[in-house]
Amino acid sequence: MMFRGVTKVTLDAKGRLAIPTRYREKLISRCDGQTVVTVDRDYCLLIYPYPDWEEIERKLIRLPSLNKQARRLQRLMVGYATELELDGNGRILISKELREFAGIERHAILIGQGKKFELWDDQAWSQKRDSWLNMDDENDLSGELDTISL
Amino acid sequence: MMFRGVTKVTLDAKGRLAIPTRYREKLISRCDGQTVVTVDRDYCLLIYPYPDWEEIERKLIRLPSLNKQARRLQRLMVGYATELELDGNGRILISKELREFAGIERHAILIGQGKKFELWDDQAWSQKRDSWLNMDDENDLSGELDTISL
DNA sequence: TTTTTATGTGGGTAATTGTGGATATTAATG
DNA sequence: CATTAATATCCACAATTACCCACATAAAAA
Repeated sequence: MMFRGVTKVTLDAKGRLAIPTRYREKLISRCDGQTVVTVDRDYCLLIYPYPDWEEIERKLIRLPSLNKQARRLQRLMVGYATELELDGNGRILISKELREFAGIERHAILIGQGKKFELWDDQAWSQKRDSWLNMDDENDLSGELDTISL
Repeated sequence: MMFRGVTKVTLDAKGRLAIPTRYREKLISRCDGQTVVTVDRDYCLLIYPYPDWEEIERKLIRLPSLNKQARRLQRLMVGYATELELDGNGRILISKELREFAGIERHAILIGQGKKFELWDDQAWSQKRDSWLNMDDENDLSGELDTISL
């Protein structure tokens, strides 16, 4: 079971996000609509089905707490992690703190990424996306990447 | 089984693309008309039979998620990947998000590329094509490329 | 040519989904 | 404890989409 696809979404005045219906059944069967939303280093939000989040959290906690980078990751991801449940209309209410972190006001982009979703402010997304596309990758093609034929 | 050939196609007002009939049987026998459409770095769309896409996706997901370049590829390709099924008239409905990405409005070019198709805005295509033809490649022929005899 | 078949193209309509607001319930504060 | 604010739950309308059908055009056959 994989989440895929890009959807333009709008948050309403209360900060509610309607999950596109094609994902709802999956979310309900997987975790009864229980999700965890947290932040990403790239200033977007991550939306996990609860069980998948638990696994991530376990991995994060297990990291050596003396390592500064690990510490930072823990603080961000565990710190911001918020349990959210789908309401009767298939929406989740994204808190102000999370919205502010990702700079999301009204128009946002929801992106399926396998086990999780990413939620971006729409402007931030198209900017990032174009900067990635225009990047010259030829130099840092490394390891497994250059063996993939698309 | 290989897809080949260039076809001028038109999307209707709703964004539906009629797959040329010579490909339909292949698509139906291979994947019961189930396809996945995603984006390419050159601002065109890629259309895969579902099973062929799954293989690509598996490779993508397995890439290390701390690698920035891998992350970028995942975001773009898995992110935009959209499952689409042929309708009763042999058409697929290309979402607004995908059409906008590739700048496709009405006139497009469908190109068979082995296991997949590419779909270009017709203007973008002829421009790209001509720029490739006029490119002077002699300097950066590298790696396996200079051993191929066409 | 005329007829028949196949394919491409465009809508109409019913059902679904997105969006906003109204009401009820809980929590917070003086 | 009363009053206000914040949150959750529910309902209704608006917009969109999926599905189906009809026509037009082109190709093939008679």
